[in-house]
Amino acid sequence: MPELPEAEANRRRVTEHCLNRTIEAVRLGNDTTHVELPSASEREALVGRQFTETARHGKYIFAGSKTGPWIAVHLGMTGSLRPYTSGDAAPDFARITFEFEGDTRLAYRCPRKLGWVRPIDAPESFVAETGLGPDAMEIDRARFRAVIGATRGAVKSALMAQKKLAGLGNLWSDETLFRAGIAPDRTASGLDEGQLDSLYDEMRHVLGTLLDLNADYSKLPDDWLLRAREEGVDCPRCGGTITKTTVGGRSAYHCTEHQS
DNA sequence: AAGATTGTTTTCAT
DNA sequence: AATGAAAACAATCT
Repeated sequence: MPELPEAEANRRRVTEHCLNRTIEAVRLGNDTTHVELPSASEREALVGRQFTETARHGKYIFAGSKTGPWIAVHLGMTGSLRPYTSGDAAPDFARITFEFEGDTRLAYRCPRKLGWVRPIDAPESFVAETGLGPDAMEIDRARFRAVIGATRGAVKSALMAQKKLAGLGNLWSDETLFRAGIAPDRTASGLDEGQLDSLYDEMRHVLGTLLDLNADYSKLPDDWLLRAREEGVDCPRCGGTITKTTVGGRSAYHCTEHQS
């Protein structure tokens, strides 16, 4: 699930339940294979401290404080951050769990183990070192035009390149192109200014809608591509047909009628 | 039961 | 040199 809106929904949960509470323990799950986790000393450094703020850049989530250590979380394909209370059953697939004063706990779940948790100095330096592009909801129109318009490859690949633009993945890049009427395999540098502007506007609409819904897919309108993400299905917006192709090594869905 | 799956990183090629 | 495409990674679901 996790692209920008889903990451933001996870961040909001942490903000709501886990801030300004003293961390009493940091526990590792049984299976931590291929998941980077803080070392024992790094976990110990968190005990007795509090998270006082959270942040997010693209798909990356951060929790920390002005003076203390920060943690960065990437959800991979199937990860989630789940606050719960000690009376509840512990979530399955928990790789690391933070226990706060009172009965609040926070589990980092990752069934398919493609995500990670890592201690970092600060969000800003992490973003810089990783080379992430501007957050998709923060980038301004001129910068978006310049970044995407300069890419020689497929426009879908450009939208998903985190070092150009941070936050879009497979689902919402397809949805953005669907609304903008542009085929996913179009060369990005071949788009005119009107098309780049349309992409920018539709990206903001797609992400903004999902942020408003807290990434609850069940509340999305019926005319979204997500509802018709299947080869051969009728296009929910025009009478055309949805087709599945591969762009940049990933499955891409688009309408052959109104996207070109 | 083979094949696809929202993620990134590394490697290879142009 | 840099950019872009392809493969690898894990486990679950259809």
